Amino acid sequence: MKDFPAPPPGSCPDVLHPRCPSRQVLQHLTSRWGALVLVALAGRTLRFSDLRRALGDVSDRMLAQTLQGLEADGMVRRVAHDVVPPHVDYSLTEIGQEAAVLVRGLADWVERRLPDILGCQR
Amino acid sequence: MKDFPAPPPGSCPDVLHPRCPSRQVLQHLTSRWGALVLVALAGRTLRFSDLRRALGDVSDRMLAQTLQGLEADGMVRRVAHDVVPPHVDYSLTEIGQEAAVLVRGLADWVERRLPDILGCQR
DNA sequence: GGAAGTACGTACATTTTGGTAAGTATTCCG
DNA sequence: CGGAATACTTACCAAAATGTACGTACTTCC
Repeated sequence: MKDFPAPPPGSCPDVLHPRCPSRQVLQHLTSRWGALVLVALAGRTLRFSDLRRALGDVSDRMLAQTLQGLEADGMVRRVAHDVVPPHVDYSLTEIGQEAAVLVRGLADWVERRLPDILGCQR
Repeated sequence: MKDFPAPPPGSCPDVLHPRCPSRQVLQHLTSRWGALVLVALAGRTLRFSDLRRALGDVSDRMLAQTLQGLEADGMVRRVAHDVVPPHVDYSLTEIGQEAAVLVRGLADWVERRLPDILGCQR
């Protein structure tokens, strides 16, 4: 890997710059499960197992990992009720909702345009 | 992996359904290099090597693979001039431009909100 | 009583993604 | 003349993503 100069402090965020933190954040939001979690969580609160069922084919392990990543980025809020059996609620933060709107927008567009896209595919 | 029933023909596209083709298309658009290619190519035509430089740290191999994927999805147009040394131009199709607008929107939002996001990160 | 559900963590296996190096035919530049 | 640039491809290897299986400490339902 070529070594890129770190962006000078105070420079504008730019996803096209290899070392810009915005690139990593974008990757979290657009990661395989990250994007789907945002879509699934848009406008509602779900507990862990509901979320797993909503996504359909995600494994426990990946869902937990993805949620922790999004929580670390401040996109997802985790509320654990201290009971047995466990009960944990996941919802979007303020920022997470903003992101979710855009991701949903992309997902909606894909769904809407799917016939045309499939028609163009080679 | 659990086996999911294929979506009944005629059902609405739904990215949350594991077997829906829209999910794969979304993944192509949001893949690590796919999203960045759309951003880089938005509103302009670039040749292979310019694109590589625009992304900064992508390898020849991945860039070629990503471009072929996006071309197969009908997002990218490839125009090869038959000369030596090779000269190939890449640009977005009609559909690709629509996608790029949304991906750019997400990227722009991340760049704009980056300070807040970094401030929230744990 | 026995089975299933809950929200994970951990160890291990597999799959996917990504990088590196080399090769190509030719032109341009110093 | 020697070296760099061009747009890939292929073979090979490393790293990252993802899945599977198991364990947990209880509760609820049949």
